[in-house]
Amino acid sequence: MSRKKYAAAPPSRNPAGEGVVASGRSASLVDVAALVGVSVGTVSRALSRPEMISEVTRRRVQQAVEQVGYVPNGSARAMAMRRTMTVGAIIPRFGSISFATMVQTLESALAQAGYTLLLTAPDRLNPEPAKLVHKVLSRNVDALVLLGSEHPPEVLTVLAQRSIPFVQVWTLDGRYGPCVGFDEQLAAGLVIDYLAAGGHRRVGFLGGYRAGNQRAQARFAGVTRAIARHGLTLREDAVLEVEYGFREGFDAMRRVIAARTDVTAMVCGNDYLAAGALAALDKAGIDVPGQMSVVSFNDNEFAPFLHPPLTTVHLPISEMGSAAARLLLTRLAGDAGPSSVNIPVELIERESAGPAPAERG
Amino acid sequence: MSRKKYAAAPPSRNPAGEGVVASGRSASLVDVAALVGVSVGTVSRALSRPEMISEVTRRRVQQAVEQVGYVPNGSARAMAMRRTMTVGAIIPRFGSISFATMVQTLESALAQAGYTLLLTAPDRLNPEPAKLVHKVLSRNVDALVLLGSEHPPEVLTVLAQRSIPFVQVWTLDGRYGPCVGFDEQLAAGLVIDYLAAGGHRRVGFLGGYRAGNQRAQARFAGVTRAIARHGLTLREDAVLEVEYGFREGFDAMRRVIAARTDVTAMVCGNDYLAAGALAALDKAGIDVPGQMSVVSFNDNEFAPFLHPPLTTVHLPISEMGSAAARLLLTRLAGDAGPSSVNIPVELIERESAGPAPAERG
DNA sequence: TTGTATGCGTTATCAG
DNA sequence: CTGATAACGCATACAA
Repeated sequence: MSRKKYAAAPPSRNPAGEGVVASGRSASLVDVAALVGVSVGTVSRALSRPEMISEVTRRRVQQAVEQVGYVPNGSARAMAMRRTMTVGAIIPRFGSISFATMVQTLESALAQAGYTLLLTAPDRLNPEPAKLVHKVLSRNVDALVLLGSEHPPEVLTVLAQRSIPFVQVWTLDGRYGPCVGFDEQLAAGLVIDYLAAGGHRRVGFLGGYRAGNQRAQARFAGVTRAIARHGLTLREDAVLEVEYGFREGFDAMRRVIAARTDVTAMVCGNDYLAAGALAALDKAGIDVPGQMSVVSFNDNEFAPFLHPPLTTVHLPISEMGSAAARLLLTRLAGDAGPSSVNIPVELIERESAGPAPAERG
Repeated sequence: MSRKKYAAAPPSRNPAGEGVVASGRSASLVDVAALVGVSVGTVSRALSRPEMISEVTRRRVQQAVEQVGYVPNGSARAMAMRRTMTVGAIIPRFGSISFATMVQTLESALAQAGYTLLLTAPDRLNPEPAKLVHKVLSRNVDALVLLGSEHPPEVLTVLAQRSIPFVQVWTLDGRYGPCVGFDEQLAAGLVIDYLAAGGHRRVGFLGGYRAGNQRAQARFAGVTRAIARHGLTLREDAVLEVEYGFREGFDAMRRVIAARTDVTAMVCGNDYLAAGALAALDKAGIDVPGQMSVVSFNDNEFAPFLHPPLTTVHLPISEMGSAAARLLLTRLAGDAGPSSVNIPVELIERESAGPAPAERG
């Protein structure tokens, strides 16, 4: 009976067994089974639970698999198993280049555990958060990584409802679930402490747009707070808000120079901005740090290679990525694990900053 | 009959209709149908072909959908429709940071057409190409993007066999299928032409490891060829092969300096290396371009902001990304389109290069 | 306009 | 160890 059934199939089913070329469809378990002369169940097991299958059958299956070029169908498998081994990542502003480092470490850490990363960025034109989550969920991801902290609570609650494991990255706001990030307040404190110790009294700040960007907000807030603590002054005519980027930093610094403010130090929101700022100062013939100190938050790895090398708070992004992956994997394994991971930051002093001019010589 | 059938389901099926929380499973079409009192087919159509459904039914379905928090199951949909709206990307050395720009533009261009990008990097420990393709194919991607040109023919033939649309990016080798890339030979020519015109006679080259990296190979080959054409000399003691990266460029340039070669210009394989090299020259007190010119291939966007601003061949990576996306989309639409896209490159002269020292006033 | 029924390719359960 | 078969959730051709 069964034998006959399989024997009857071929006409539309790649009868020659000559790989996928012969038929329009690509080979499935049925084809392999037919070729070997066993049932689909046996083939399935031979592939995913070899120990349950006799040596000979297993070998014949193996051979048939290669002969027809069988590749398992993930969708079918997902339906049957109710899991996809896929982790979705929602990445606002992928452009914020440092995210790339994150994604990279995430991808490799997850891959080691057999998971694949599914990237999604909000539609720039139509960034409806609810839509986005639905879109991702409809791909049947087993878990989710939320990059950045501006995901609306609405999104988080949906995830909680469906009890989908998730982790927020680049934030320490653990109200809605596990998170991993830096203490931006502390980082800002380190920067300002350093400037204050150097005798700086009046500083400027060149940061990213704060609207809708909690990271930028946190950095700015941390800086203003630390400045208040030390009794320094944040000069309003040297506070700028721009896109993160080399060119933007360059242009912004030019404006600051043109405004002839009396600050002795500029704090930059990230190293792209700082690189641009340094270039602008260089071009204007302003000595760094002789006339102006520059310090920055370091999202990337090129601070040592700028001119002069940039003093930064180092934020180890790849460590954040692997921490996130670990957190996610323990949760996928059903364990609880920590709900919040604070990646330590560190001030690294380089030649772009020094004592305030008034104090010199 | 039918009514009764649906009515019978609830006990195990989220009877309260209180969203996904009530039952263990998440809501499916069946749940929505039961709630509205129509068949699953109707619900399916109401969602994906609204014009086929009466105004009232549609509205009631819509409401039920929200009530139970229904999210379509992509795997099931994929099985039924035989497509996933997913494009796979195979990305060797994701670390080669400039790839990130590519991925970004790809993602957004594909997203606009409703496609999602599935990232895959070869397993560093076990980079078996065949395995990798199988892994990606088993996710049922509709198409594939191959980043870099070191994908073995074996991989390409598998794709051809299964007639899966694909495009190779960052290569002009169109032997196996459509591709989009830069003419690295030409780019190298531009650089050397420029140096030759400036009177340079002896140059060095600081590039990426060539083994298994055709991009690095092409750049080196192009440089040596152009050098021969102009009758210049490539000083062997100033030819280095390292990882692409800031630090690597820095260290390598230090070695060149220590070796006291007599080159008047260094050609760098990419701008990360060049940035490191510039920093090393700066630290060593060697004037650029007074004593040494530096030129580079520009994979990124920071060349203008280094010190001094770096003269480069500009390789517009994001254009390459969008070109790749366009190529893929036309193919997914069934059209033929071009099989090879050559993204134009351009030399951009900046202050890191000038006439050879011997020629100066 | 709506209902019904089948198929998509696997896995898992339950018999042999 | 192996075979048969029922899910899995959705789209769609065919009926009504």
